[in-house]
Amino acid sequence: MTRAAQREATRLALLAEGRRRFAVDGYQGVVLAEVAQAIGATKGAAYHHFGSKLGLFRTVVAEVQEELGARVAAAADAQDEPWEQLRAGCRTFLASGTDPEVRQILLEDAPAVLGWDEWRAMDEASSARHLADALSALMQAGAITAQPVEPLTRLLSGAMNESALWIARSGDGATLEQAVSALDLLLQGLRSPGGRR
Amino acid sequence: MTRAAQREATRLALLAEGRRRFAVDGYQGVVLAEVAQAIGATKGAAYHHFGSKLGLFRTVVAEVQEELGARVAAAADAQDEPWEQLRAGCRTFLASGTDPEVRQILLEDAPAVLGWDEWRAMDEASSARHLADALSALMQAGAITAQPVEPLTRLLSGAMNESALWIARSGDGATLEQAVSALDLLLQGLRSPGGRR
DNA sequence: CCATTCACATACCCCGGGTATGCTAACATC
DNA sequence: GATGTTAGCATACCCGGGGTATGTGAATGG
Repeated sequence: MTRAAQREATRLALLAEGRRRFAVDGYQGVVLAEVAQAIGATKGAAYHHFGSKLGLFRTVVAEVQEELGARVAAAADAQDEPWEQLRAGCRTFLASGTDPEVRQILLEDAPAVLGWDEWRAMDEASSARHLADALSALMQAGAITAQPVEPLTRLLSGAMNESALWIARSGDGATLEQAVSALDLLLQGLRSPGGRR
Repeated sequence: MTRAAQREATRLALLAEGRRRFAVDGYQGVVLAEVAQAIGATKGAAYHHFGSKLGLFRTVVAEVQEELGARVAAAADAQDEPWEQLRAGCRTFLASGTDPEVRQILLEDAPAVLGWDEWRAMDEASSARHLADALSALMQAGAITAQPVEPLTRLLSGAMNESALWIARSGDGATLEQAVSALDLLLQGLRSPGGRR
């Protein structure tokens, strides 16, 4: 195997194993040497590729974050109406809290480990961006009351992050429906008085 | 000084110093030996009183949590109408994110350090409880649509936690008003069609 | 075919949470 | 008021694990 290919293989293996362990054991519970050993390498490889434990975690977070954003966007795009796109995206996000990777890595550890600022920047680059876009589109269309997008985005983003954790915890399927319908009510408050729909 | 008094004095000094440092340096940044040294004691005292670093943090969290809950409840009680009580409580909570102790200890570290389950239990015992009570009262009065209280509570609790961090970060005073008015809109969605007000 | 570099492995440092044990002054008991 | 006892720490130590400095051998390139 060529050297560049070997490098990439090791990198991907570390990433995959790290992702698995971060999801199961949480950031603090993961020990770098074991991650490396599990793929037949040592700490040296990990530090060579990612610089630090936090560096590996950061990369894992970006990966999971991006995948989640794509899933949410796909669910939204499957709908025609902007309002239904927003609802579908929210539902998908709420449901994905049951995914251990999303739950542990994104919702539990990421904000505290990366710090709120960096976490928010990464979140904005993926899922929160779709939310802000959807809200902007609805305002543009006159469907919801015109207002600053950012505070509203943060309110809804926080609401869904927390709810996703709540849903995931009580593995019940009914909780998802309850959260969705409660969120629906809240969203009704945004509807502009003269708006269509 | 009597022994019991000395014990309590040391305990309170550790608590106060720990609280100060947790707020400034974050949980990971605090080293227990330094906390003890700052009050003229050693690690031994800290472990004698709190059992572990996490034990001290847990106690600090409970303290800050309780104070915040009291502040929110006081702001709510200053209002007459149930709806205004809810709004006043929410506003006070959002504004208190600028308090470094609330921000760093409660909003950033507590969920990740204590784990979501324990954090939620503590949150429910203080601030989230007031929120749930206010919502229940409004439903009872027919002011908002009857529905399960818990999912709604978690949505709003999460929304406000996240927004409080957002407000605290961009120290701007205008952001608080933006968040409050956005939250107001969302709450409008809860109003029962036939309800008073 | 030789020099270089790159992708790691190995060995080591050291901070900091946790623990086991020692010490002393306060309390109880007679 | 002497004496055992305990409670409230201090001291000394352990050790896991993140980080680093250095070694090494195999692929690259000239």
